[in-house]
Amino acid sequence: MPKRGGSRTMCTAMESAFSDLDSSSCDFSFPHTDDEDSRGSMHAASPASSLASSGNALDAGELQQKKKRRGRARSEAAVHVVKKNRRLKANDRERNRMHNLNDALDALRSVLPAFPDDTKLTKIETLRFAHNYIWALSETIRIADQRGNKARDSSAAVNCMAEVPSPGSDACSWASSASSPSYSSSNPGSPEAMDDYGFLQADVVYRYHSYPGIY
DNA sequence: TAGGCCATCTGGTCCT
DNA sequence: AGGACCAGATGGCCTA
Repeated sequence: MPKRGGSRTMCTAMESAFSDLDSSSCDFSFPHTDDEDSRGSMHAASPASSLASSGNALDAGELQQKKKRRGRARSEAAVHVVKKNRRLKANDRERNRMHNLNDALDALRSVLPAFPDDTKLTKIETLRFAHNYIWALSETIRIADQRGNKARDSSAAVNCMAEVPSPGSDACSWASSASSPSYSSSNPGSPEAMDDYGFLQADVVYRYHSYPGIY
């Protein structure tokens, strides 16, 4: 399986390089800065004040209008800042949410049977393989249960190994001793589990790869 | 260079 | 109102 691309954007890379900086410092979607806001309002204010101070005769109504406009500009700037902050917070939450999702996917990957040569499963592969794996486990359990029942009914599970050729496995005793198998508490994909249930694992992996479904 | 995968941003919608 | 969730858009990285 080819190694896949996909790495962090320049922005994120810079964020991690300067992790002490607020993420907002890497936000390019708001080129209109607070600084500009204040400057803008300053500029908006300056003509009126210069006019007033220069002694030009502005009637009271006009001044009132200018004050209103200035006030509106200020409140609009404030609303803009509030909106911007809200957006940045939402971006942050969304980022965390996606990180949690990725952590969960990593956890899922870690319990799926892995193949040494394989690179990391993609997200979609992880979900599909997990689906297949669950199906394979279910199938194996179902068949093992059937065998267990058969063995109990005949009260002679002695020939079990001949029925299930699996060198070095304890599948026979496992299948005949209980109607449902006991499972290793270890990680299903771990070497211990493979040792405990070599046959089971081989069977599961076989089914896992011969899944008849759409995937 | 095209295509696949990924991280992130964004606006909309739903829920508490 | 604020947070969670979702889907579309965008741009970067990597491989064939």
